[in-house]
Amino acid sequence: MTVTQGISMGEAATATGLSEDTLRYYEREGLVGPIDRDASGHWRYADNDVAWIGVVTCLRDAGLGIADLRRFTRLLRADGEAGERTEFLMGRRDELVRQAGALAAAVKVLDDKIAYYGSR
Amino acid sequence: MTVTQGISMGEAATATGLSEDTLRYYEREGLVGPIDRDASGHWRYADNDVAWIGVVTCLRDAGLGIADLRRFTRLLRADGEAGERTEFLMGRRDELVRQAGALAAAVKVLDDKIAYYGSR
DNA sequence: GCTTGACCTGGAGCGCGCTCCAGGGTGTTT
DNA sequence: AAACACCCTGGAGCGCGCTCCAGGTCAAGC
Repeated sequence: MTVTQGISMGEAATATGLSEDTLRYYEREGLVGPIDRDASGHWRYADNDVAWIGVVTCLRDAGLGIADLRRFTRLLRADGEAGERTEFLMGRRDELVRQAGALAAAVKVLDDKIAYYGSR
Repeated sequence: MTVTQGISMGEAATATGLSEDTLRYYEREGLVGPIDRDASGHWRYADNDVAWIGVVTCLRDAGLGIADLRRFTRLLRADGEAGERTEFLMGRRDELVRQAGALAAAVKVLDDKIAYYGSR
């Protein structure tokens, strides 16, 4: 019997909802920590790798770019300097809140148009 | 004296905050209604053109794509069929609300990280 | 008449975030 | 041993939303 831990590429793709190509891309780009390999060079995703990918995709869905996500990963995993980390996190947070404002404004525009056309 | 109405390209760029290239691109792509030209082929933006561009940039800032914006313009300016128009507007609205949810989730993630690191 | 400057057109180029593919290896099944 | 499924690497390609550029026109100022 083989003693492998974690899940395979295909299983990780299913678990995260990402494509295998995207998972590979994310590792190349440093968005996920270094992931274990088995004897033949295949990836083995541990539970916390999968969890981390969940965090990353959540932030990505909110519009963060690859460079931001890479920095996020570096600062939180490799334990960067605390000041830089907090500053970065708060900066991104502010940006998202700003984005939420833009979103609300757009919803209002659509609501206005809907109301305008709806009342005729 | 020349009798021109509206504002020039450069003035429109200043007024809207977009580059001249972007304004030209938006017209090519049909995101703004057809805009008047003067005798020598230069654009003359009327007040409502500028206002419309404001609406378009608002929606764009919320993440709508060019194809959506084109359709939006077509449906609202060229008076498309009412059913299609309302359906489209509501569909986009729903999507933006969904986006707002993703944004809120991401803000929560960042808040959690900030709290975690802040308390050490 | 000549320069200057704002503007025009058509088309190429770019950064992002994937996505696809060729060519090859490994490990289980039959 | 042959077939198959699964995975690997490196690199090219793609759609989007601009952005830049060459080459030219037109109106005003000197």
